[in-house]
Amino acid sequence: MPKVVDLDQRRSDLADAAARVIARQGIDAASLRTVAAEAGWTTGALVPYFATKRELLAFTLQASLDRRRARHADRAGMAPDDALRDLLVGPLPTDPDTTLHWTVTLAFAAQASSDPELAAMQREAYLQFRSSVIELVVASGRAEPGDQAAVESERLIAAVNGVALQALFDRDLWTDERQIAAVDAALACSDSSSRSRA
Amino acid sequence: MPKVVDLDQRRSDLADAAARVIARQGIDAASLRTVAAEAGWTTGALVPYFATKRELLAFTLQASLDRRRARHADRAGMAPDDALRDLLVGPLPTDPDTTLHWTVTLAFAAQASSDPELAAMQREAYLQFRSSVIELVVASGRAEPGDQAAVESERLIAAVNGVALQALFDRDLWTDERQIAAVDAALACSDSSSRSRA
Amino acid sequence: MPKVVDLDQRRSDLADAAARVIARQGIDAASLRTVAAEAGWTTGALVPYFATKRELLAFTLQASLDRRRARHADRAGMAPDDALRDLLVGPLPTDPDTTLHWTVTLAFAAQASSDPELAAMQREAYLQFRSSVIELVVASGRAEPGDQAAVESERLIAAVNGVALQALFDRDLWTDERQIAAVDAALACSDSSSRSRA
Amino acid sequence: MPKVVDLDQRRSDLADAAARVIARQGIDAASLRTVAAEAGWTTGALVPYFATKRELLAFTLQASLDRRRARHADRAGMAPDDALRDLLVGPLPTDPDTTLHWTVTLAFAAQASSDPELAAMQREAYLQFRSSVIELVVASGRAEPGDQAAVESERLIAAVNGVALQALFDRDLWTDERQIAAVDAALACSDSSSRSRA
DNA sequence: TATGAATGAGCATTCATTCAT
DNA sequence: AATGAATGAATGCTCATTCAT
Repeated sequence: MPKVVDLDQRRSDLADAAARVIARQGIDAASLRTVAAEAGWTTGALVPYFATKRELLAFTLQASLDRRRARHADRAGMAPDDALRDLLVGPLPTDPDTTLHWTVTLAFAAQASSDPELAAMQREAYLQFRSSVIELVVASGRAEPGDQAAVESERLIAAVNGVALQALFDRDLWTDERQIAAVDAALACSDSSSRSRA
Repeated sequence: MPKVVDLDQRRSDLADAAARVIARQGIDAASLRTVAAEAGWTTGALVPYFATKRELLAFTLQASLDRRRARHADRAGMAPDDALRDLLVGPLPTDPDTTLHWTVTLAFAAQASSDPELAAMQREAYLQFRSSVIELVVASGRAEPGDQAAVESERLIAAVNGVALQALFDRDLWTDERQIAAVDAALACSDSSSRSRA
Repeated sequence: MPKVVDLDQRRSDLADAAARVIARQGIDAASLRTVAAEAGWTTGALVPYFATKRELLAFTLQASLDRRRARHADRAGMAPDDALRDLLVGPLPTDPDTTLHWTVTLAFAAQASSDPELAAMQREAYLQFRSSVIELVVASGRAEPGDQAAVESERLIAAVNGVALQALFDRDLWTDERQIAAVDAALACSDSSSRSRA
Repeated sequence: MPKVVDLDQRRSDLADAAARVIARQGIDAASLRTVAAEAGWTTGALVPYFATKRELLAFTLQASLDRRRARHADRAGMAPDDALRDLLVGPLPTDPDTTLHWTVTLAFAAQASSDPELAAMQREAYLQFRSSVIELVVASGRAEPGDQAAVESERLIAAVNGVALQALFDRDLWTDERQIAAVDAALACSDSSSRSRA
């Protein structure tokens, strides 16, 4: 009887190990040897799960994106305003988990400029996130459905991404509070402008 | 007498070649061989100008940051509001030049998470840019000097960076107009909130 | 199960290959590529056994020193005088094996002037050899224990080393017989001086 | 009128510079760049004097051998016994000058194992030195002309070389006094054996 | 399934050498 | 005569990948 190995579980473990290595030492240090060692394996053991390094890295990015989504999926019972704020503030790099996500995202974003496959993954994840935001922007009455809601959502997402990007480089300047304040300021904007008009 | 070579000119040429390679094929492809070939030289020819690869990359980043600054330095006679808009909208990746800058910036940002020297360069450039923005935010009456102006400026920069980041991955969605619209929306925010109170 | 490889055996094989290359073409020619090829391998195959070139060279020297010691270790049942002569005459470069040893030793001696680790290994080996000689010098009644025996031993070792050094460069002049005669002459010296007084 | 440059003087200067670099950092560090810099020149300036690196190194060895000879050439008025002792004790590595000579000699000896030209130079120098020693060994009545004197001289030279070799590696153990004592012991040997028979 | 030995291409870097100036 | 820019081959080393076990 062959040993039963959960392929997906194993892949996730390896992707987690890769993410840890990337966050700790940069994507250049993420050699197969290093990642395998981080996961408690040897190089060759990766092969059944990922045929090439590219596959491992692509899966790692996808796992990071999926995890970000999963972490804040449960907003069913919340008021639209609270849900929107939760959706935008949640991913900020304020704890080790989210910081890991952003570091990994950034590493892959750099790769993506010259790798259409990674770029497509990023784009896809962005569009999903964007439609969630649009939905809540509409539901909370911040903008009319259609282009207005899209622009408004893009502005909000840009604020989140911009803050997160800066925060990665200067945690001293960008305390948790300041990050959240910046996103709240962006939110307040549509409060006072769009909605006051309503 | 040996051939006379303009050291700084040559360095700039090489940094430009490096930037082109990075933008086209990613920072991993920016080996000394590739960069030298892109510049029309052989590997060893780089040595008199950059002793190590690190030096070449650091210079390339610095050159990209400097160029961004230089490109929009002449706002002496403009009204503060126009100058601010120019300062924020100018760097958006709407043409090959600015796109190159952002691609390079992103590549280095990823490296910077594991390279303190590069991180310091990024941080320094950010702080300079931030103080320019603060100055104009104050001059245009969008915020009081001090923390309020700082937060407001950070919000605006975050908007620019966030938009630029997304635009790199989806030039179809993020047309020039849409990028500018998003930044204008962020600007409109302090128009309608802070200034309407005045 | 991976292929089972005897680490020490493989290391010895590689050190032997290195010694052969050094003896044939000089230590400068002993690149990883050359040594690997001499051993019938490719460059990267050395890595599991020697992480760096330094390690390979240090091991090669040590192996050569160890082999010299091992070759003449069995003098248990001999008279002190015979054992001493055996100990001193044995290492002379009179056959391919000992010539190889001396060529390697010389190559490393030159490196050692700018490499403290190699110098320490040489010194250590010398001190061990010296204490063996001292023991037999005393046992054979050629000198009193203490400084007198030390000086006498050093004189004998110097004779051996000096002869070996010259012999490496002029095998025509330094036939096996002449090498042995020179060492015997040095031995005769303490026979006739110190011992005749007894 | 072209600048008058003394070719031989320039070559000697460069060989001295090479010797200093070799003694200080080992022969591997003696690149053309380093040697030129040590002499206060640039790489290309060596070319008119030495077409290749090999030439420079060969000349450096020859210069070191010549200097050793020159340093102790003036023994015209001395008693044969004193002259012999002077000839043997003089080259011992007891001061910076002679230590430099030995370090260089050793470096080249290692190269010589795989370089017939260098080996020939060493052999030639040895034979010259040997004939000087033989002459004085005979003149001082330590041995009959012919094979006996040759063997006796070889024994003495071997003592000197052996002591010098060891002394290079352990200057703590091999003080000036101990080096001289060892050579004197070798000399005493022919005093007490050969000559007492006379 | 998992190992880790082995391959061979690729890297940054060093350097002897050439040569226009 | 002298410079030092440029070449291009070599080096030590890393690493994704393959594969016998």
